[in-house]
Amino acid sequence: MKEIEKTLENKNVRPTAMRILIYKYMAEKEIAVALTDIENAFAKSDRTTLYRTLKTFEEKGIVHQIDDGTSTTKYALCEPGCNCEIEQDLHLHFHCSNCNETVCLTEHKIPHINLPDGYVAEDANLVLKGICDKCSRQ
Amino acid sequence: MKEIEKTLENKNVRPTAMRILIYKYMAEKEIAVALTDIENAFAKSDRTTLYRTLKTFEEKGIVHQIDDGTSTTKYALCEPGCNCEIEQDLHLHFHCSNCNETVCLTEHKIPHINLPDGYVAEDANLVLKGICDKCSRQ
DNA sequence: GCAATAAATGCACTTCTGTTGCATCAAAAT
DNA sequence: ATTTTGATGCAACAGAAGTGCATTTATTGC
Repeated sequence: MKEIEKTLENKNVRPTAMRILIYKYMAEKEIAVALTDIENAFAKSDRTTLYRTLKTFEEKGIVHQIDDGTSTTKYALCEPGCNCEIEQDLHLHFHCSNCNETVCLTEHKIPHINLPDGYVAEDANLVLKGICDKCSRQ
Repeated sequence: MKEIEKTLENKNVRPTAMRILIYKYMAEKEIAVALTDIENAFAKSDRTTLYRTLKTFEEKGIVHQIDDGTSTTKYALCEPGCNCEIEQDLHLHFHCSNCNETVCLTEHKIPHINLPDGYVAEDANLVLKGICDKCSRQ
């Protein structure tokens, strides 16, 4: 628990009880989580607080947002080396259409794409959809 | 106009007045459009009709949905050779953060990605964000 | 042409996610 | 201890997506 506190403090985020809980929850889950997931996990939680907590976490580079094509924004903890506050860490994401879970494939970077003249890419989002690890083995 | 009628009939969609108008609108615009765009373009239009029209168009392979990361679904006419009803036509999309427009880069296919063991990809979505053609020239 | 049937449209309403304003509470600084 | 700042909770709103049902329009069989 003390570790989480330190992590938050290092990122200039005050380690309040709720924030520690949220961080812990996300660290335990290995998949990307939606705001609603966290809301359901904690009986005594307010959507606004969670929303703003995640926003702060994102601004301070603790989590990154994932748009996996389901109409709900997901969040995942950044890896130790990730510096997506400065420049996008362009790894890809995988969304399983069976279990509906989204995971970061941090090892898989988005390949470079040659664009037509005049187009300047600043950011990229690549989501693969299909059957994940867990589901395909069953 | 007769051409549009034929196109719709070929795809097994009854060419009603509204449907022809929507098709025409999408053909003239070269960018992907949101339901709201169409709604604003026609004073006398009902969102539900547009919604269901686009749904039918999509099912019949006339348009394809685009998730460009803005929280609104966009639609674009399929190219003549596109058969995304059967298998995804995996071209990429570009979203301009300046003019806020989304275009299909139909010539640019999504490169093959090697996934970890157990993962089976069935579909992919790649959106590049940045400054488009038009905006970068100004 | 006319009745029967099927498809398309329009209205009202609901749900879900994301978001903001404001009051309150807790913590940090002076 | 008081002031100031930041965090939290409630209420309410906005936008997009989606559903149910009644009505209109088109198509089919007779």
